[in-house]
Amino acid sequence: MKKLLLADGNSMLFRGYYATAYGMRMTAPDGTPTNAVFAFANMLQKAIDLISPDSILVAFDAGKHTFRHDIYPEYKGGRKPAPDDLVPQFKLARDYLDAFNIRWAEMPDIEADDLIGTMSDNQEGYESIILTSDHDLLQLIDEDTTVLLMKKGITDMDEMTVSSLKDEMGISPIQITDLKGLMGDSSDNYPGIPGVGEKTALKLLYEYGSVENVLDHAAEIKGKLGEKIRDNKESALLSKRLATIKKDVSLNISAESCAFDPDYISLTEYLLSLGMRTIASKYREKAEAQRVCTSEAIFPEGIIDSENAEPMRAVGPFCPGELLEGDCSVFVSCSSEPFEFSEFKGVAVSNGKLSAFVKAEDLLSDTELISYLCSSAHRKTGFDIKKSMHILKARGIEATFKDDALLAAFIADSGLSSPDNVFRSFGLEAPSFESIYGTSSRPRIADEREEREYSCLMAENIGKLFGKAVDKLREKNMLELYRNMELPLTFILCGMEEEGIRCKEDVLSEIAETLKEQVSVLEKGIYSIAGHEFNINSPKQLASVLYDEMGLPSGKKQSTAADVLEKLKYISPIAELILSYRKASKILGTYAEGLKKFIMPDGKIHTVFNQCVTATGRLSSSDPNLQNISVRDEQGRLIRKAFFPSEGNVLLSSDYHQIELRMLAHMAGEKTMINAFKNDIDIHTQTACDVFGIKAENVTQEMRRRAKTVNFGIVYGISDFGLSEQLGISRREAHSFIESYYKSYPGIKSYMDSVVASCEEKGYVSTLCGRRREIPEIKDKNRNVREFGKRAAMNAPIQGSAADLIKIAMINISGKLKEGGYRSKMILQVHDELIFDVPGDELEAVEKIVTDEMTTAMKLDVPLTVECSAGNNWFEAK
DNA sequence: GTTTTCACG
DNA sequence: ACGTACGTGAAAACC
Repeated sequence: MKKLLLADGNSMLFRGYYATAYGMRMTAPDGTPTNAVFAFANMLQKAIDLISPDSILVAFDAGKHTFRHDIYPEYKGGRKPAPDDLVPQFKLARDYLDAFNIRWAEMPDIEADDLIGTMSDNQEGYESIILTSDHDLLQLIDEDTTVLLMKKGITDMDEMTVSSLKDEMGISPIQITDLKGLMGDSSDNYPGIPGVGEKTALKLLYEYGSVENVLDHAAEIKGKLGEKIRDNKESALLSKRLATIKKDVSLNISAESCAFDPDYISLTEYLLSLGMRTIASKYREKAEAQRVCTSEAIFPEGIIDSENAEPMRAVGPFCPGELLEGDCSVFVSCSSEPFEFSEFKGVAVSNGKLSAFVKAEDLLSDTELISYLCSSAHRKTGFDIKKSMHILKARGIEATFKDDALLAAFIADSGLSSPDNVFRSFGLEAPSFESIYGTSSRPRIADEREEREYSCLMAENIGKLFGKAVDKLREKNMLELYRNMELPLTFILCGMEEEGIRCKEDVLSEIAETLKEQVSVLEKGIYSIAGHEFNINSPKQLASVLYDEMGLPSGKKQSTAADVLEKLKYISPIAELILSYRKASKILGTYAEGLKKFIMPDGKIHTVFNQCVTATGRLSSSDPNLQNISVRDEQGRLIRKAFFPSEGNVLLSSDYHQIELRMLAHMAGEKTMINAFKNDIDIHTQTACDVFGIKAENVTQEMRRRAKTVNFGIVYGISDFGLSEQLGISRREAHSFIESYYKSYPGIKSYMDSVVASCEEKGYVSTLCGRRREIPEIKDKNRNVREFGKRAAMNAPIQGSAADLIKIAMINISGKLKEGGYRSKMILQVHDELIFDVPGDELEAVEKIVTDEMTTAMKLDVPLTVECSAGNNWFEAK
């Protein structure tokens, strides 16, 4: 069971104040007294050390008129006001908690006791520990609730349970209210029964059990005591009511949302600002450790119902200065079309209480906002920060961000289809950019107010989204993945995109000319066989020509896909022509011509590496996609000659060898396969030996090819049908291949079975770094969908862990290059391959760094090998 | 906007 | 009886 610490803020401050007021005079540099906060901090830390809570909520009293005043106007009457030098410390204590990132709560006209009572009673899966000096709260004790009762001093506390209460006072928790009903409470100013103090009250309770029973038997109680009781029945019942803590305040705080996630950095800074050097130094080590990887910038919580609290939205062209003093979420407003800088509308900033929007045309005049955006002293949470940094950079603003709400949300749930739906799937209403500004083809004029409201709302949403995403990440144990892998990687990718890769247009044009000729020759050939002209690019027209007009055999579906044509080429030469035509026109359209559009004025192509697309954890590349530049096709491969290094540099390419198979061998713990890798044996030949039961020297090329296909198939979550299609063999044969594969590698079989079983149970699979892929399909009622789910479950951990691996390598390489002051730049990633732009004199050193970091990025049971190659263009570097 | 095809890992 | 390898993005056709 998790532990929820509920601290009674007011009681702690009063106790802290009186325990230290006479002994020490402590003040902050500005003269504000701090003794109570000092004591408060010590008490809280002591409690934290004592019980190691999972969640913490500190409750404060707020407002003067509680429901108890309604039933008893004199409630807490005649109380002396809080001492002058305590009053300012109520605020300091809240600031202290904010700095610590501990949640606190107060509600108008509700006492802290009732907040605590409600919290302690309604948290499934949590036991509550209440920190207070107020004996009243002992009534909340039960099997799931204990009270840490502060004794004399500030760090002396007793853990009270049902049995220790019985031992010390001889009563049960619920009798605390009866006790108070009988004896009253002088500090809260209600009487109970006059003349009855603790001793008498306990004696009565010991005999009668409750106030009601005492009153029922009042007649039999003799003497002056009996008389007093009989005269003050009403008072006793009222006092009991006043002492009874409510457990049903309408309070919408979950224990999860109070998860204890200390921010030692800001805590230390805050303590120093109060001049509490000694306590601050106690946290120094923890703060240093956190400085490397911390990243939360959640809104200050603690205002009850902060979700529905409407922040103020500033008007006027510039950002108010008070917003630029702390942490903010930042919305860089821009159309979703990539690199349409002209669609940049402005920047909105919000801290959850106040928001502001500065239009693009005013931005450069708002120097305070600009220096805020560029300062690394403040935590700024953005949404798609890589894009935001590009947009601002294009305007000369080198903005810094500490967090990315989109990235956090996506990592928390990679099932999120597109960035547009992210807010909605986290329960936030967010209008689309297009609904305000229209599309580029149908623009819409947004008035200033509309623009401001929208942008501020988005900034506010970004803050909320990030908070929710972090909660989810924490719950799934994925905070580290986000902080230490994905977030650092964003900045690296940002640099890679900005750097870009040089591309020569004339090389592309040359290739295009050759291809155009080929295409037109092939067209003519196809038309002459078909007997007429038609659009070969139209699968519909093509199918009609092939199957209806020419009568070629087809399956039920008249497919014109390559694998089908591959079979038809033995029947009609048109199939081969079509395949050649398709190949040539693909290279022409997508690469030779298509890439030209992306060459920018600097002579480079700047691809976008998307971190929030794939279900497995891989990157994807777009605008243009540089991860699918032809390489298998000899002619297509020439496209790579257009990609050049910088002046005087070479392109260095470094790729992992059979990374997914190695990952599979490691994750499955398959001994035979691991040994093959350890001994550097050709894995496909080895597989052929194992599957066909022969010696290595007897393995033919064809057998090796088949074994290789099976190995790939295994990684994809093999099916006999798929394998038979791929190898052009019968399903029977394919089936027996798979059988003997599993027999040879029982570790693989049992691993795959266990992955599927665990996915069926949990609904998701995980990579080595804890990245998750939810696979709801695995429980689908449709068998095909379910089978797909199983294959995805088998593939995702392998593909995803390989993605984890190269991401780690990228981070480490980037660090080494920076550290060593190298001019070399990492510029591309192609799943198992990294491309660098390297000055000739750095080649040797960088090749070593890259190889070392790639091979040691993870410690696996199989060795990792990489192959490096350098050249004057991408074609040569391969 | 969706479908088909094909480029990559 | 059915329809199947895993993960992407771009171009073109088609509706």
